[in-house]
Amino acid sequence: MREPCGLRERKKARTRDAIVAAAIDLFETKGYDATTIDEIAEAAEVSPRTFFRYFDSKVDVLMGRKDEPEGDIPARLATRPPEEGPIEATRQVLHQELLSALTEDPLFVRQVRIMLGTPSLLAMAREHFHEHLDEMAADFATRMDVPPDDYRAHVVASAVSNTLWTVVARWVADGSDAERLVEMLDEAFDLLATGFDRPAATPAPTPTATGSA
Amino acid sequence: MREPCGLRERKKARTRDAIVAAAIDLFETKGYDATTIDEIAEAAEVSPRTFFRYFDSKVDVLMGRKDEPEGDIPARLATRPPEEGPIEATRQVLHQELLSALTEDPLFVRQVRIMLGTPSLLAMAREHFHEHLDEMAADFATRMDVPPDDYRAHVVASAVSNTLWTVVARWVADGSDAERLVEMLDEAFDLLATGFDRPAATPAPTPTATGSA
DNA sequence: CGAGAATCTGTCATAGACTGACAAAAGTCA
DNA sequence: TGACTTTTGTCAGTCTATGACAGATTCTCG
Repeated sequence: MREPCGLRERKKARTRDAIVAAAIDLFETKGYDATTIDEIAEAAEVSPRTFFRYFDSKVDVLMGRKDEPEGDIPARLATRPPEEGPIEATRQVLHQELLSALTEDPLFVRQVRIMLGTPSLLAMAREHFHEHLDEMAADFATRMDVPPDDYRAHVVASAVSNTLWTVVARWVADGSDAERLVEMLDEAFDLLATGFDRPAATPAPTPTATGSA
Repeated sequence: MREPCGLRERKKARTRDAIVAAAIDLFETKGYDATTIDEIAEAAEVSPRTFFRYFDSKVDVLMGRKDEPEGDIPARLATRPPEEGPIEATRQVLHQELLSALTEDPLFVRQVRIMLGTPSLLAMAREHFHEHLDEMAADFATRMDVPPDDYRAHVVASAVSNTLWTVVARWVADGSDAERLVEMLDEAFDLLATGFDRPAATPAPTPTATGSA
């Protein structure tokens, strides 16, 4: 599958890699905002116009990678037994192999680190994680026994997606190891599964203390 | 409170209002992306340079309003009894008066409608709802009995914030009335409070397949 | 009222992101 | 080698956004 047969193909792949490498390097040394496309192009030894033939925009160098593991989540969800709740199914999918793929990707952590250090990128990063929200919501709807397009399925899907991003962001910021990521994700998903208001949830506000912890 | 004493103040307010009105009108008629700042400036009868003296960017005309009700949430949370769980406390805050303020603002629905129709704005809209996340998380941490900066408090806060946005977006898209918004929000918050992996109502957390490896 | 300070505005010039058009260069194939 | 396709660079242009300067307006105080 990774067989760029012709000379042309190989050259294209090399150019693309050169642009990404040059961009990430520059982003890390002088910051994302302070890095211009002209500089990236010069460092990659292509013309600025060529940059836009490979990427639609500057953020695409960071977030436009097609090989990212999160994209598989909806497809993998379909393989889980329908009796599993949305949270448990997602947890199992992540455990299967996505988490390891994430932590083993050497570029991933560098990307997230750049995003965390660039306010203007945070919104887009979050949205990036939300890309397959509709597919996830469709899967969740059946697990929750609600109509296919019910807004509650969307609520759950966006909460799950958001949790994933929040946890990963914190994990990268902390610089913890792979085991810790699994641990944090499990704890967070436990919260999602069992609810945020441990004692209450009753219409009559019976403020039982938080003592259940 | 709304006393623009000096002539200068009033003129500034008028200019600002003119820019917002012209922008919203243009966004609705020809779309956000297709509307240039030059056009907004011309319609508002100011120079393009002046536009940037009132707003930092084009999106600021839509999302940079300082009088938006959501900003009060963290402050209002502080007034809720600490025994209330994060979800119940937020629900009460919203019920108090924020929801009515939201539905009664004539510009709000138009703004959200423009955002929903402009993909490039969706990410920013979401982020806009996330603006006071850290404050919310700090409040939630005490209610959850975890350290002040625990990532789990952030997970809950972002889930709540995200739920609010998801529900409001769906509500605007559906064109429902104010009662329906309260109803949807209550249902969604019930989900958050009791957990996502509960098919019907299982108070005792019976970990279905949590026999994880 | 009038002078001076502070503020607001328009014009000009500029940087950076991004796009279309066209021609030169390189790869492909007969 | 020569026709054909793809990739690339150059050029010109639009749009967003910002800094600098000068003129006009408003405010303040004597």
